[in-house]
Amino acid sequence: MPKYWLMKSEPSCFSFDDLKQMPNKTEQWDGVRNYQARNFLRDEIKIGDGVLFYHSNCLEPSIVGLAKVVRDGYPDHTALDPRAKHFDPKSTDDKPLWFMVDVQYLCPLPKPLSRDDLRRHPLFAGMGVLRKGNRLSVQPVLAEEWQAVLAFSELADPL
DNA sequence: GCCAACGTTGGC
DNA sequence: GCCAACGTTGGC
Repeated sequence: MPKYWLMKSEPSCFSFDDLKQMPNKTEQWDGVRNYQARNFLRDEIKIGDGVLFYHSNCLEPSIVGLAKVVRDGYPDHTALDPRAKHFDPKSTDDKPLWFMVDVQYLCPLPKPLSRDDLRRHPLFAGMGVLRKGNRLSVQPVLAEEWQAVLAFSELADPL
Protein backbone atom coordinates (compact mmCIF):
# COMPACT_ATOMS: atom_id res chain seq x y z
CA MET A 1 0.00 0.00 0.00
CA PRO A 2 1.38 3.39 -0.91
CA LYS A 3 1.47 6.13 1.66
CA TYR A 4 0.60 9.72 0.93
CA TRP A 5 2.39 12.98 1.56
CA LEU A 6 1.94 16.69 1.12
CA MET A 7 4.96 18.63 -0.03
CA LYS A 8 5.14 22.40 0.01
CA SER A 9 6.95 24.57 -2.42
CA GLU A 10 6.93 28.28 -3.01
CA PRO A 11 5.90 28.62 -6.65
CA SER A 12 8.24 31.59 -7.11
CA CYS A 13 11.03 29.21 -6.18
CA PHE A 14 9.94 25.90 -7.67
CA SER A 15 6.41 25.47 -8.99
CA PHE A 16 4.44 22.42 -10.05
CA ASP A 17 4.91 23.57 -13.64
CA ASP A 18 8.65 23.68 -13.06
CA LEU A 19 8.47 20.03 -12.05
CA LYS A 20 6.69 19.25 -15.30
CA GLN A 21 9.54 20.87 -17.24
CA MET A 22 12.25 18.76 -15.63
CA PRO A 23 13.80 15.82 -17.51
CA ASN A 24 11.51 12.82 -16.96
CA LYS A 25 9.29 15.31 -15.13
CA THR A 26 11.34 14.34 -12.12
CA GLU A 27 13.29 16.35 -9.58
CA GLN A 28 15.21 15.80 -6.36
CA TRP A 29 13.33 17.10 -3.35
CA ASP A 30 16.42 18.68 -1.84
CA GLY A 31 17.03 21.44 0.63
CA VAL A 32 14.81 20.18 3.45
CA ARG A 33 16.51 21.19 6.70
CA ASN A 34 14.03 20.18 9.34
CA TYR A 35 14.52 17.06 11.41
CA GLN A 36 10.93 15.88 11.41
CA ALA A 37 10.69 16.23 7.66
CA ARG A 38 14.12 14.65 7.32
CA ASN A 39 12.93 11.57 9.19
CA PHE A 40 10.03 11.19 6.78
CA LEU A 41 12.35 11.55 3.79
CA ARG A 42 14.91 9.12 5.18
CA ASP A 43 12.71 6.47 6.74
CA GLU A 44 9.14 6.54 5.59
CA ILE A 45 8.69 7.94 2.12
CA LYS A 46 8.99 5.14 -0.44
CA ILE A 47 8.85 4.60 -4.17
CA GLY A 48 5.26 4.60 -5.32
CA ASP A 49 3.96 6.89 -2.59
CA GLY A 50 1.59 9.67 -3.62
CA VAL A 51 2.38 13.36 -3.26
CA LEU A 52 0.04 16.32 -3.03
CA PHE A 53 1.98 19.26 -4.43
CA TYR A 54 1.17 22.37 -2.43
CA HIS A 55 2.01 25.95 -3.34
CA SER A 56 2.82 28.00 -0.24
CA ASN A 57 3.63 31.61 0.46
CA CYS A 58 1.79 32.90 -2.58
CA LEU A 59 -1.41 34.71 -3.51
CA GLU A 60 -3.65 31.68 -3.12
CA PRO A 61 -1.92 28.83 -1.31
CA SER A 62 -3.37 25.61 -2.77
CA ILE A 63 -2.91 21.97 -3.57
CA VAL A 64 -2.22 22.25 -7.27
CA GLY A 65 -1.32 18.78 -8.48
CA LEU A 66 -0.38 15.17 -7.96
CA ALA A 67 3.07 13.66 -8.04
CA LYS A 68 4.65 10.40 -6.99
CA VAL A 69 7.84 9.28 -5.33
CA VAL A 70 10.22 7.55 -7.74
CA ARG A 71 13.27 7.11 -5.51
CA ASP A 72 13.57 6.23 -1.83
CA GLY A 73 15.39 8.53 0.55
CA TYR A 74 19.10 9.12 -0.07
CA PRO A 75 21.62 11.68 1.19
CA ASP A 76 20.98 15.27 0.14
CA HIS A 77 24.33 16.13 -1.44
CA THR A 78 23.48 19.84 -1.57
CA ALA A 79 24.19 19.85 2.19
CA LEU A 80 27.81 18.92 1.39
CA ASP A 81 28.48 21.67 -1.12
CA PRO A 82 29.81 24.85 0.52
CA ARG A 83 28.53 26.91 -2.39
CA ALA A 84 25.01 25.51 -2.20
CA LYS A 85 22.30 27.57 -0.62
CA HIS A 86 21.45 24.91 1.95
CA PHE A 87 25.01 23.88 2.77
CA ASP A 88 25.34 22.42 6.25
CA PRO A 89 28.86 21.81 7.63
CA LYS A 90 27.41 19.32 10.12
CA SER A 91 26.63 16.91 7.27
CA THR A 92 29.42 14.73 5.88
CA ASP A 93 29.84 11.98 3.28
CA ASP A 94 30.25 9.43 6.05
CA LYS A 95 27.42 10.71 8.17
CA PRO A 96 24.90 12.49 5.99
CA LEU A 97 22.52 14.53 8.06
CA TRP A 98 19.94 15.47 5.44
CA PHE A 99 18.01 13.34 2.98
CA MET A 100 15.87 13.72 -0.09
CA VAL A 101 13.67 11.68 -2.42
CA ASP A 102 12.94 12.02 -6.13
CA VAL A 103 9.48 13.20 -7.11
CA GLN A 104 7.80 12.85 -10.49
CA TYR A 105 5.01 14.96 -11.93
CA LEU A 106 1.70 13.16 -12.49
CA CYS A 107 -1.11 15.59 -13.23
CA PRO A 108 -2.47 18.96 -12.22
CA LEU A 109 -5.76 19.25 -10.40
CA PRO A 110 -8.40 20.55 -12.84
CA LYS A 111 -9.04 23.17 -10.20
CA PRO A 112 -6.52 23.85 -7.43
CA LEU A 113 -7.80 23.24 -3.90
CA SER A 114 -7.31 26.42 -1.93
CA ARG A 115 -7.21 26.62 1.84
CA ASP A 116 -10.79 27.85 1.79
CA ASP A 117 -11.79 24.84 -0.30
CA LEU A 118 -10.03 22.53 2.13
CA ARG A 119 -11.56 24.16 5.19
CA ARG A 120 -15.00 23.88 3.70
CA HIS A 121 -14.97 20.09 3.70
CA PRO A 122 -14.81 18.09 6.93
CA LEU A 123 -12.72 15.37 5.24
CA PHE A 124 -9.86 17.81 4.96
CA ALA A 125 -10.31 19.46 8.33
CA GLY A 126 -7.54 17.51 10.03
CA MET A 127 -4.90 18.18 7.45
CA GLY A 128 -1.68 19.49 8.90
CA VAL A 129 -1.41 22.16 6.28
CA LEU A 130 -4.52 23.86 7.66
CA ARG A 131 -3.16 24.06 11.19
CA LYS A 132 -2.11 27.51 12.23
CA GLY A 133 1.60 27.95 12.45
CA ASN A 134 2.40 24.66 10.80
CA ARG A 135 5.69 24.98 8.98
CA LEU A 136 6.43 21.35 8.20
CA SER A 137 7.27 21.24 4.49
CA VAL A 138 6.81 17.48 4.15
CA GLN A 139 3.89 16.00 5.99
CA PRO A 140 1.85 12.81 5.98
CA VAL A 141 -1.57 12.69 4.34
CA LEU A 142 -4.25 10.14 5.21
CA ALA A 143 -5.49 7.76 2.53
CA GLU A 144 -8.96 9.25 3.03
CA GLU A 145 -7.58 12.72 2.39
CA TRP A 146 -5.83 11.55 -0.77
CA GLN A 147 -9.05 9.90 -1.94
CA ALA A 148 -11.03 13.00 -1.11
CA VAL A 149 -8.72 15.15 -3.23
CA LEU A 150 -9.25 12.72 -6.11
CA ALA A 151 -13.01 12.68 -5.65
CA PHE A 152 -13.18 16.47 -5.47
CA SER A 153 -11.14 16.70 -8.63
CA GLU A 154 -12.96 13.87 -10.40
CA LEU A 155 -9.68 12.12 -11.02
CA ALA A 156 -8.95 8.40 -11.07
CA ASP A 157 -6.25 7.29 -8.67
CA PRO A 158 -3.02 7.63 -10.69
CA LEU A 159 -0.96 5.31 -8.50
C1' DG B 1 4.89 44.30 4.64
C1' DC B 2 3.23 42.55 9.04
C1' DC B 3 3.41 39.42 12.52
C1' DA B 4 2.40 35.00 14.94
C1' DA B 5 4.21 30.55 15.35
C1' DC B 6 7.82 27.68 15.27
C1' DG B 7 12.64 25.47 15.35
C1' DT B 8 17.36 26.22 16.46
C1' DT B 9 21.20 28.24 18.80
C1' DG B 10 24.02 29.36 22.52
C1' DG B 11 25.00 31.40 27.09
C1' DC B 12 24.58 30.15 31.60
C1' DG C 1 18.88 21.32 30.80
C1' DC C 2 16.71 25.81 30.75
C1' DC C 3 15.27 29.60 28.20
C1' DA C 4 15.93 34.03 25.82
C1' DA C 5 17.27 35.55 21.43
C1' DC C 6 17.21 34.94 16.85
C1' DG C 7 16.06 33.55 12.08
C1' DT C 8 12.59 31.57 9.14
C1' DT C 9 8.10 30.28 7.52
C1' DG C 10 3.93 31.37 5.60
C1' DG C 11 -0.89 33.18 5.84
C1' DC C 12 -2.99 37.31 5.49
